[in-house]
Amino acid sequence: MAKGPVPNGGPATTTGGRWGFSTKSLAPPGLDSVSAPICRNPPVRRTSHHLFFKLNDFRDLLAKFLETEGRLDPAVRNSVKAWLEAGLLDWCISRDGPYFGFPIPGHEGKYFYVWLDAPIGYIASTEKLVGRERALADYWGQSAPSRIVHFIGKDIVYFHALFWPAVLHAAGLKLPDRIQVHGMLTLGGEKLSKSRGRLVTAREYLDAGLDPESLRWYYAANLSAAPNDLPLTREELKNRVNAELVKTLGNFVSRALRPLEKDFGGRIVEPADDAPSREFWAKVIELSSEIRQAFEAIELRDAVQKLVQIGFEANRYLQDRAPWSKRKAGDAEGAHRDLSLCANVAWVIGTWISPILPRAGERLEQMLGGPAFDPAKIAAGAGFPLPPGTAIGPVSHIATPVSDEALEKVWPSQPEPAAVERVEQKGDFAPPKGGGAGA
RNA sequence: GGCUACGUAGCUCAGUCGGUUAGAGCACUGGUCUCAUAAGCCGGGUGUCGGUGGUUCGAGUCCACCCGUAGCCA
Repeated sequence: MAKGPVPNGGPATTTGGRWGFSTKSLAPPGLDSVSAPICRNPPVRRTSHHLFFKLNDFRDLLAKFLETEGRLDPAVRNSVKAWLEAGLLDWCISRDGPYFGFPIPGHEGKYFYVWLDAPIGYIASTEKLVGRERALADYWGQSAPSRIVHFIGKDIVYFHALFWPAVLHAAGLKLPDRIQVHGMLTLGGEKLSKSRGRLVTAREYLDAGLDPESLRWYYAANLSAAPNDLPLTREELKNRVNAELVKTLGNFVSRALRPLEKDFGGRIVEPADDAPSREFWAKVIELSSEIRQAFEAIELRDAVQKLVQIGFEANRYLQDRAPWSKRKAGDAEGAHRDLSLCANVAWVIGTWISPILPRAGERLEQMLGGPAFDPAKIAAGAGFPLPPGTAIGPVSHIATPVSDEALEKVWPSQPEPAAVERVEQKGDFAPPKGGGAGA
C-alpha cells in the first residue's frame, strides 16, 4: 500500500488534487512519487526471484469456460472477458517472507500467494466432509456427477473466474459449473468502514437481542442472481421482517394452528375440498413450483416474494372462510376442515422457509408433527402432506419481530447522511481500498 | 486513469424482442373482521424512468457524451 499521487489510478483525479491510497502493483518507474502511508518512508528497491503460473497457456480454455451459458452472470462475464482480451500475464504465485500461509518446498523463504491456496480449501473441506476417495470420485474428479457452485462477492471475481479454473484444469480436476457473484453489503447505501466505525459486528447484533434469522430473511429477501450491492438499513430490516415474516407468514401459521390446538384437540382432519378450497390449494402448488424454480436459479429474492404471496393467499382464504364464525354458528366440522387445509399450507410454507430460516423451519416441522418437509411432495395430484389424525402442537411463534429498541442499540444515534458526508470531506485521505486477504 | 456494471414512486426493487395509460411490496391513508404475534382483509394517491443530444412512426428499453455510485486493475 502506498500514499501519493498514484500513477495511473486512484481517486486523486476524480476529486481534483486529492491524494489516494492504492494497493496497485507499481512498476518501478511509478514508485518515485509515493511513500508508505504510516511510516512515510520511500520504497526500497530489492531483487527477488519468483514463481509464475503460465496463465496465458490456458487462454483458450478460459475463453470457452466463460462462454458456457449459465456459468456467469452476463455483467460479470463481460468484465472478465475484457480482461482476457487485454491479454493475460503470467501470474506471480510466490511471496517473500514474512508472509502467512504455506512455505514453497525447495524455495527457502518463499510462500505461496494466498489466492493460489485459498480456493484449494474448497477441495480440502470436501475431503474433510466425505473423505479423500469420495471427494475425488463424487465431487472434484473430472467426470464427477457433482454440480459445483461458488458463492463469492464481486471483489474476488478474478481469482475465481480466471486463476482458479486454470489451476483446476492444470490439476486435472473438474471446473465449477457456476460462479454466483453477489454484490457488497452496504450500510444505508454506504460502504462499511472499520476505520470510521461504520459497521455492525455480529456480537453487537446478537447482544442487542436481534434474531440471526431476521438478518437471514433480509439477505434472502434482497439477493438476486445479479451482482448488485445489498443495502442494509434499519428501517428496511424492520419492515421486511415485521411485515413479511411476522405479520404475513408467522401470523398466518398462528391463526391456523392455535385454533386447531385450542378448539379441536390438535388433530388434523380431511381438508376442505369445495371449489374455493381446491382453487386455493392449486394456487399454493403453483406458487410452490415458481419458488422451486427461483431457488434453483439462485434468485432468492424471487423465492421470498413468492413465498410471501402464499402468505397473502393464505390469509385471504382464512378471512373468506372465517372458521371462527363457522364454529360459533354450529358448523364446527366445516371450521375444522378449513383449518386443516391451512395446516397443510403451513407445512408447505415450512418446506420453503427451511432453506432460508433453518430454525424457524425446524420449529414449524415439529409443531406440525407430520412428515418431514420435502419439496418433492409438493405437486399437483400429490395429495396433502398431513394425513388425517396427525397431532399438532405445542404451537409457538416461528419468528420474532424486530423492535425499535433493539435497532437503537445496534445503530445508536445514526448521524444524518449530510453529517456523514461532511466528516468524509474533512479527512485527508480516502479510506484504504480492499483490505481482503489478497491485498 | 482504464475496464465492467448500476442509477425507475418516500424506501427496496420488477419492467422480456423498442409498441396501448411504466408495475409490485413496504411506507402513508379510508373502510372493515376479531381466529391470530395490536395481527388480517378490501379500497386509494404517488413517477422530469440520473442529465443532454441522437436514431426511430414510436425510447425506461438502442447509440453518443456528461454526472453520480460500486467493483477490479494480477
